[in-house]
Amino acid sequence: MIAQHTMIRTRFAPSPTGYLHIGGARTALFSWAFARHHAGTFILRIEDTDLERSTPESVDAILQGMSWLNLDYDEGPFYQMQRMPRYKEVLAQLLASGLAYYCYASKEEVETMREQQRAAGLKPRYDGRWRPEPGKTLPAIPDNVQPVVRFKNPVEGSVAWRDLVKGTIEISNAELDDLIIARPDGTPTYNFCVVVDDWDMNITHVIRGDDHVNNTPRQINILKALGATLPLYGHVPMILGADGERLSKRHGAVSVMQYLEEGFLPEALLNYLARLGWGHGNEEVFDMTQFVEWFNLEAISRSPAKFDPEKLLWINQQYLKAADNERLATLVRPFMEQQIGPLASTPPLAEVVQLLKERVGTLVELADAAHLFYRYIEPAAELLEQHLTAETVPALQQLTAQFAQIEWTRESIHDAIKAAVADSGLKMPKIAMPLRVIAAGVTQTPSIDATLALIGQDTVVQRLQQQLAKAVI
RNA sequence: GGAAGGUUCGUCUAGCUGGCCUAGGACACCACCCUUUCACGGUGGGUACACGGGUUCGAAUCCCGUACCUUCUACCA
Repeated sequence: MIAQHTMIRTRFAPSPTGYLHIGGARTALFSWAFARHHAGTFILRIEDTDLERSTPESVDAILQGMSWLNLDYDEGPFYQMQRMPRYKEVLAQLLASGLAYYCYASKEEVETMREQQRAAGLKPRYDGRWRPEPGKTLPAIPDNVQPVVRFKNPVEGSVAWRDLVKGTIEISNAELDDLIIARPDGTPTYNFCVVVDDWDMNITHVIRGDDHVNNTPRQINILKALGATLPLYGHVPMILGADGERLSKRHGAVSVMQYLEEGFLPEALLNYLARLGWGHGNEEVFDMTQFVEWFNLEAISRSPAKFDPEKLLWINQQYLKAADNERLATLVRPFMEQQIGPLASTPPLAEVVQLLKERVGTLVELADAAHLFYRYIEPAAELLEQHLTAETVPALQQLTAQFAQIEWTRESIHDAIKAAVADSGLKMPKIAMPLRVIAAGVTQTPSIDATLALIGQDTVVQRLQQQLAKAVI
């Protein structure tokens, strides 16, 4: 139990080396939900100390992703590059107190050392050649070598913590070596920045991917050396692709924003992500308010989950069906206009959406299905040939005459078609299919009366007259 | 190679303080129903406790071993 008087503070700390991906988004979601559940504070921190790979574009992409998903943060974004003076201050402190030391071994030297260890079947680790010990003589400091700074990790014992997701984890200090906390140019490395940040920002719960499990004992050791209060840790398993390997570009969409482009609703993605590796009884479809209420770290699965695009699609469909027509119209419009240009004002897009939203899985599909209401799809010759026959054309001609006269509502269209069916003695599909083909250009539409009603009386009658006149029987 | 974690239907999972489990739900799949096409919806169906030992009257649930999976093993984060 967490003492309730302690204000809970969590953070999401991505490195800006690309878009916000699915795995990161889920970690962010869990961290966010935990903070919200406890009425705590959620912090966004950009870990941009890798100058080689960090880009401003990636920062924007991450911010955009968070915003689209509605994962709001209370503090930040903080940028590690802006906290350099603070890191250097702590670094100097560690150096001065003998808890860290300079290492003059070159990159190449360390690499050959590791090679030898590997060849000998040993675990590759820094051998401590520059680590000061009482009574030990250090090598002569070479000229022209800028040293790195290494943390003096404890040699004996082990580090253990009660992981909020995985239970107690214990790692022997023998597994850890003296990690580099500052590069030759003086810039601090990841594990050090994280420690200083989590400490300074009073993070109470570190919720992150379980690829960080092995960093945790190192960070705990540094935190202890600094005399800091330790946060609690919870490591959530990775998301795997269908083939069981870590989710990557090969598996299709991994960028959160790509789901926006593919016509997914943010709440659907969130719902899916929440269910991936976490469950609350048999609940499948729930909103974020509900999720926040239910969320707990203990229920997170300890094993990695595979990403299933099919189920995401299904959830998206559930949200589409339930979504407000006007909102959906606003969301789907750009998809349509990108394809067919500005939309006419009739039929009202919201009404078209109302008719179609239960039949599609994404906004892209919705847009595709809605196109026929705004531009004529010329029926293919084979379709006309197939559906305009000696037995159907007379009935259709009569129906067209009816259509020209009736009040243009779904009900009266329905009645007129029913009458045509009765008069001609034909089966309903014999009438309905040619109507679809002529009026919509396709064989798959919602119920024919509703479809015709939205296409409009003049348009429908005109198309019928035109095609029936051309029909060769 | 070493370390850490994991292993319930094809997938996500419920269950894991042992008996209510001849293992539940959802996606996907198949069949049927509905039907004005395609969908939606409804009903039904098949498929899972990795393997081997133990503890116990009784194990998916506890213990041990084996196999397999994932992650980490950077002057990346």
